[in-house]
Parts: sequence; C-alpha cells; structure tokens
Amino acid sequence: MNNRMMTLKKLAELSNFSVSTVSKALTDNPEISKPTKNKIKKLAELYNYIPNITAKNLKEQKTRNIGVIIPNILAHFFAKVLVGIEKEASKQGYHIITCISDESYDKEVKSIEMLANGSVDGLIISISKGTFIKKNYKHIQSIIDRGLPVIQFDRVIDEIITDKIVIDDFKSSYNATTTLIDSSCKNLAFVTPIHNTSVGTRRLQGFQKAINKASNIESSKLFVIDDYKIFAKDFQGYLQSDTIDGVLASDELSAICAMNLIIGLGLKVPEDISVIGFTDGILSENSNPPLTTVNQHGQELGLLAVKQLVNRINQNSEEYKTTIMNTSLIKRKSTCK
Amino acid sequence: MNNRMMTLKKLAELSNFSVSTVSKALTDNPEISKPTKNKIKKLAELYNYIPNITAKNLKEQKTRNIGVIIPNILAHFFAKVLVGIEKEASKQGYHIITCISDESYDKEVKSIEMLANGSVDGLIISISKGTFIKKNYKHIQSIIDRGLPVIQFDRVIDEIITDKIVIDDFKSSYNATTTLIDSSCKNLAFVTPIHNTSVGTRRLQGFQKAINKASNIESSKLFVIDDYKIFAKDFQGYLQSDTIDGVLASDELSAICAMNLIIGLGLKVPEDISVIGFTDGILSENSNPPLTTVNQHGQELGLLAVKQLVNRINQNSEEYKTTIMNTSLIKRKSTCK
DNA sequence: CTGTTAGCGCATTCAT
DNA sequence: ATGAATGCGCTAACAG
Repeated sequence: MNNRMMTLKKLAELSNFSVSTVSKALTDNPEISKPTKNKIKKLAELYNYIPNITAKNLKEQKTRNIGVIIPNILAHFFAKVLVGIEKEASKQGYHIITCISDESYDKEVKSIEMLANGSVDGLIISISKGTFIKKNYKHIQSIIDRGLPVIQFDRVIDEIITDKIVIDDFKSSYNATTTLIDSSCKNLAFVTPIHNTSVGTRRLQGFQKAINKASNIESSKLFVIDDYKIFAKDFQGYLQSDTIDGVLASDELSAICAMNLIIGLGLKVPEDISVIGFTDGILSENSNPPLTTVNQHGQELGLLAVKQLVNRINQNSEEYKTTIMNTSLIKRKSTCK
Repeated sequence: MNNRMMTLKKLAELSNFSVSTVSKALTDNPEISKPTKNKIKKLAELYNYIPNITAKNLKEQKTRNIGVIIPNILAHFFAKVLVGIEKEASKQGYHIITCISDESYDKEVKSIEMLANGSVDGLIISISKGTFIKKNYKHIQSIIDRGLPVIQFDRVIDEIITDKIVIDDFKSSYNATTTLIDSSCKNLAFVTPIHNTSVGTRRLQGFQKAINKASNIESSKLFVIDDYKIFAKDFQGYLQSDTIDGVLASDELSAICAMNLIIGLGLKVPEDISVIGFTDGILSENSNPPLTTVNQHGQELGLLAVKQLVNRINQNSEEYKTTIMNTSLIKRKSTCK
C-alpha cells in the first residue's frame, strides 16, 4: 500500500460526490442514479481504483484467507494435496497461507500462533511427526476453542474433534499386503518412516492383520526408519542373512529406497522381491522398475478439504464428520502378475 | 473472527481504563505505570486477548504477507524454493500466500489480480510457460507500476525491470555439456520440456556453445518435449536408428524419463549413454542409476528472494539488481568416470 | 500517567 | 438520489 493508491475518499473529492455515494456507485447500489454511477465508475477506472482489501476485511470481519499447515512440501502426497487446496480455494475466492511445519512440533505451534491472530478464516492441517511424538495437542485445541474452523487431513488426532478427511489406511494397507500374499510372498517386511503418526500406525495394523489372517506366512519383519543411512545398513544386513520376498512401505520414498537397496544387492524386483509403496507420486511412476503403489488421490483430498472448510466457515451448525477417501492400488512392475 | 474475540474496547470496559491506555499498556509503552500495566496485562491474559491483525494492518498500511506465484509445485526445484521462502518469511514475520499458475498465462493473470488488491506487501514470481509463449507481460508491469515490489526468480522476463535472482543457466549447461564431452561423448542430445522459457533458452545456448567449441563432436540433436508420450516415441526411434552417447536434460523429470527410455531399450547408463539433468531433487537422488545433476540450490534461492523482497519493501531506493546464483554439478552414477 | 480525539478505507444505516 | 454519521479494532498525536 502506498500513497499512489486511490481511495474512496480521493475519488469523492475528485468527483465532488460524497464518499458514501462513491462507495454505493461502485457496488452498483440501486439507490444511485445511472449518470452518477457512470461518472464515478469512469473516474475509478481512469485512476485505477482498487478497493483496499484490508479495510474491507476489517469491516466485514473476515479475511478470505485459509491457513494450511503441512509437515513437508517435498513429499509428493502433500504437494498434491496443496495443489488441490490451491485450486479450490482460488475458485472460491480464498487465498491460501501456507506454513510448513517440517515435522517439528515447535514450528507447528509457531505457525498456528502466527495464523490464529485473525490472519485466516479457517485452517487446514496435517499433524507433524513431532507433535505425535510429543503427544501435546493444546495448540490445536486452543484455536478450536477460540472458534476458528479447522479441518484435519491425513495425519489426524483422534481426540481432537474437528472435521477430518483421511484415507482408509488400515484397509489400503491390508489390501496391499493381501496383494503381496496372493502373489505368493511368504516373507514380508513393512518399512515405515512415519511410525509415530496416526497414519503410520494404521498402516502397520492393516499389514499385521493381513499377515495374521493368511495361513502360509513364514516370516514378517518391521523396519522403522529414523535415519535412512541406518536403515540401509539394517535392511541390507537382514536381506543377506534372512529371506524377504515382499515389501510394503508406508510411503513413497522409503519404498524406492528399499527397492534400490534390494537391486543394489543384485536381487531382482519383482522376481526375487515384490515391492509396494504408499502415495502415487513422480518417484513411483519413474522408478526402475516402476513402483506398484497405493494412490491416495491427494488432489481430490485437498479439494474436499477446502469445500468442507468453506462450508464450516459459512455455517457453523453441522455435526463434525470424518470423511474417508477411497484409495486405489496402481499395479506396476514392482509386483508380480 | 467472531464475537468471542476479545478487543481493546472490551478490555477497556472490563478494566475501567481507556482504550488507548490499554493499548499502550499492552505494547509496554513507558507512559503507563507499572501497576496499571500489570492489571491490564493480567486481564488480557485471562481473557486470552489477541490483537486483531487486520485492524493493525489497516492502521499501519501493510499486510505482512508476501505473495508467491510459481508454475508448478510438483517440480522439485520449485518446491525447494518454496521451502526456502517459507522459512525466511516465517523468520521475518511474514506470511506467504502461495499461488500456483500451473504454467498457464490465464491463471497467472488471475493470481496476480487476486494478490495485487492490497493482499500482499510484495511479490515473488517465477513466470509460467504460458506467459513466455504468449509474450504478454502487461499483468506483471501493471503491478510494478502500481508500486508493488516484485522479485522475479529463475524464469524471468528480461524486459521487465525488477530485482531478479537466477542461476547461471548458460554456464551451468555449458559446464555440464563439457563434462559429457570430456568423458568422450561425441553424439549428444539435449532434452527440454521448457523450451520457451528464459531458462530453457539459455540452457540450450550453453549446450550449443560447448558443442561448437569442442573439436570432435559427431552429432547433436534437440528434443523439445510438449507431450511425454510423443517424446518417448521420438526419442526411442532416434536411439534405434542413430547414435547417442550423452544426454543433457534441462530439468529433472525429463532426464529421468530419457534414462528410463534408454534402459528400456536394453542400453546401459552410463556405459553406453551418459545422462545429466538439471535440478537436484528426490528423483535424481533415488533413480537407478542415481543421476548426475546440476544442483540449483533452490532453498537458498528462496531465502535470498525473501531477503531481497523485504529489503525492497522497507526501502525502495536501491538500484534493481540481478543476482546470479552458483550451481554445482553433483556427480553420480549416470555419467562415466 | 491517563484520556480524548482522530484516522487508516470501507460499508451501511439513517437522515435529508 | 445523495450525504452525514457510525463503526470495524487498532495506534498515536495531542491534551490534560
């Protein structure tokens, strides 16, 4: 904003009408006569008048901004969700203010504080790993108590009551595991870098359920990734001493890493070991061999989140609901058959 | 914003002080006495008072928002830049409002219009492919004329005078090509999906310059990608009838695609064909073989962009300058030696 | 040390 | 059909 900016007041002086007449003329209020409207509109056009959005926001007690907090924009899934959010928000006339928590509790708290001072009309959030580990959710609850509409997606805190949009992690994981088992894998491994999150937990449960239900499983092994280098050593060590013929990973990157480690040992994917990952991203599509993945439909998820949030902003009446999105298994060459 | 929100006015009534006294007390103005400050601060704490940022912004004629327009968040480079932008902006107390142009001129125009109504104090932009093709830059110039500070990065329009941050595309490309030539590649191909952009043009020029300077080049071939499927056919067709022993791609994804096409034909990377890409992202790091790439240091670029923009917001005096960022070639296994 | 007043730019109610 | 007055929530110059 600078002194070049045209305002209603200046326009009023220039046109010899009052501020309120100018305001009404520009919003096509029927109280104002045609000729007056025309004069004023022409003048506004000439001087490139643009209504000051901040003043409007103050007057109307809203911002037309949506806050978005995601753990990691470099993960394809979150990037895709963001694309969906941006598209729908833009369509509905909302800006999005993006904060990246970088999986850190502290950054998440700070971001929320920065957003909850009236900067946004609502918030879409996926919880950071750090917060799950810390198990401290006060920062989320406090903004809800303050009356800010919140939508949680993907990584959600069950105890915090808001609208939620998740995928059916348990079922997706169960189905993916079953796919491995059906292609006669008997020695399975579950690889996860998000062990502490809601999502990670459910995916592991789905994996275990499928294994328990199957009759001919010989072994199963859990690899929790904190550090990829340590994981590489552990995983390859295990491969050399034990048998694995099927891997399910709870995200995309760890699936690709596992596959590369397998290939690095001279083993074949999928002939020796089948691999399935979560999130259908650029990595999965372009790996060699291309990776069979659980498609989480991130973009639609983002779209839905905005729709639900805008709904909630406009009418705060409905029951809070959890939407479970379908996934689909995209079969590529990292699995047999 | 809702009626639950505490305001200075309500706080004034509750405390029996005037609004201005309350305001001053809460900003630790030395005019106010210790006991009064304490009383008021305690009350503010008790009622969970948070200053309304919109009102503050209106008063101070600024938004503490930075607009960011990028062509495609799914490209690792832009995601990385965004990470840098978010980090530095957050550090400096700015929000970022992210718009994705999706390489479209129309969306870029619309985004700029949505941002330039006082929603942001400044803008960081990388131009869309569509805009380069259309060669219509009025929407950019108009916001600059209106006095909004703008930083262009990576894909920049030379004719539009703003601060710019770019990488040395020509030199990076020249060096990468030279690396191929030095490892005795004689039949080179340049693969590019961004042929129309400033960046794409300069990278091609660097490639050509290196070829012209070399003495023993036997052939060189340009592949412009509009559609990846068509490219796949063309490229593999060429591979089958002609010789290529070195590929430089102007971005990450096309490099990976080229490599996969090569491997798909039973050829070996790097033994038969060396491949180098631009942008050091997740794809390059995790491909098989891992890809030699030009690292563009996206995060630092984002950081710098914010620093420069904030500088420009605070003092509109300096000369406009173009910062050229260094790149580095990360050698991995897709090239010989 | 505290309060009164004004004003940021806009929309709107209430006169005229 | 037009204008005056009010208020959104905040800061700050000025008065006392």
